[in-house]
Amino acid sequence: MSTAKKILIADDEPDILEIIQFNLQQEGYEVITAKSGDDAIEQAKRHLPDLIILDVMMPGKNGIEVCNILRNMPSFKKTLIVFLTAMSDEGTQIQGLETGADDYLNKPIRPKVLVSKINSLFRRFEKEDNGIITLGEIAIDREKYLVRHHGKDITLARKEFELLALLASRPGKVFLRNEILNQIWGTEVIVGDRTIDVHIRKIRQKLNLDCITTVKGVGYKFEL
Amino acid sequence: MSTAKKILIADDEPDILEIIQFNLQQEGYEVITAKSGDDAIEQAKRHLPDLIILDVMMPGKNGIEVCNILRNMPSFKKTLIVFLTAMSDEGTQIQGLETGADDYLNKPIRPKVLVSKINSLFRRFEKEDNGIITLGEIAIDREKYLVRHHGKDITLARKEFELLALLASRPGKVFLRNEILNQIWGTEVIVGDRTIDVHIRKIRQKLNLDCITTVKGVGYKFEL
DNA sequence: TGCCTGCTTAACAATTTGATAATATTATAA
DNA sequence: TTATAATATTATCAAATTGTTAAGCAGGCA
Repeated sequence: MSTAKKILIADDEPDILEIIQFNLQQEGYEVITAKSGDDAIEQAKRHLPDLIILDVMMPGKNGIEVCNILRNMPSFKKTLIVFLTAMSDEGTQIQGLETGADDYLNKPIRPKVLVSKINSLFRRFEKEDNGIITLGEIAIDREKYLVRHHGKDITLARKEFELLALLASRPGKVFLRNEILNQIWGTEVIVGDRTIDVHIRKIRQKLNLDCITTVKGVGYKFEL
Repeated sequence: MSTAKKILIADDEPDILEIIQFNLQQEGYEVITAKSGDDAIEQAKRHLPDLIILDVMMPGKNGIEVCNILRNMPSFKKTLIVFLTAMSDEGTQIQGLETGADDYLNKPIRPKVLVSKINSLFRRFEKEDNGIITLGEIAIDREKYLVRHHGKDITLARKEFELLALLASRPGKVFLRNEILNQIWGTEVIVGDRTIDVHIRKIRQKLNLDCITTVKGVGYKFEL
């Protein structure tokens, strides 16, 4: 059961489509493409992507029009929308943001920039909503220090909570044991090998749910 | 609804100013803009806005300085102040909370998030209209320094009252011990480790009600 | 001054947490 | 299949954190 984020790209230039698609797939995203504005709306409705990249200049409906249409549908109120624009036109930027776009990408596209911008948008998005991460029946509220599962509040100890929050911050991503140690214990502190396991166990026990998967020889990942 | 709420926005980037202005005006707010820290202070004095959005990074006086200056003027003791920060620097967040900001907005700005955050800030403070916070059977009157529980008036000492009022201002939110120290004692004063505990105990005792929860290793939160 | 009140602190008790050791279990490659 | 490495489980203990109580101290006030 993969939790990879879905990204829809709409552009009429096949080359650009391919470049973006390739780079995002490398990052582990699931990519859907569309060749026109109407196609984009079609695909969006079908796949309900997490993020949509819209070229502003497209035959038929342009990106801004597509954005307007989508934003008026309840399913896409919270979807991240990013515009692709030529460097030149400044005016469009503002117009686009007014329409409810979340960010811009300028042509020509630099793959590294593209990828890091997309990644950071997702990161921000996850933190938002008042710091609540919601995944299926589980909600992790950083501010209230609370994990809710099926409407029931579950109290985790500090380390347990931090560990769960870390894993849940990127569902599907495998966290290496070292990575976990650095993030939660810091580089100074050194703890034994079995420490992580024990915390993982406690989380599993308290949540009473198999949402943390062991990847033997590598680490752990969170997924529903 | 008598008159529209006034919001002052200070940022040196015209684009951002315009985006925010547009979105807030759409929501029916009256918007004033300022292009620098000094300008912000100027406009604030003239228009006495209900809420001020300050970019942290500005030429001349930065947002934190402006906040400090305003907070020291009686007219702006109760004004809502929100910082705009680049998502990178976490350190500034903490510094900002110490200065007396009411919330944060992260760049890049997502208009929907901006608007809903502003709305919810106003909602939160309308609840404490007349300076009274009401939560279930508990009413906290900021002006009279009075707490009423089940119709009975309870007298809390100043520090106890401030502590309760702080926690109750955001039910459910966990306040870190440091956060509490900064909000109630300020950054200058340093008090011992057990001071907070003792006050918490007295509140619990006087209210005779389990509404303050300890989150070990983290802080305290208020909930019914 | 002497009393009261509120705030802080010290000292100790109570509690919770997190790390580890010891052991069992599982997955994987030979 | 078996040997082996990696992880799961469990119990235990030290350390960290908080709760409680009482005492000290400063300021306000009659």
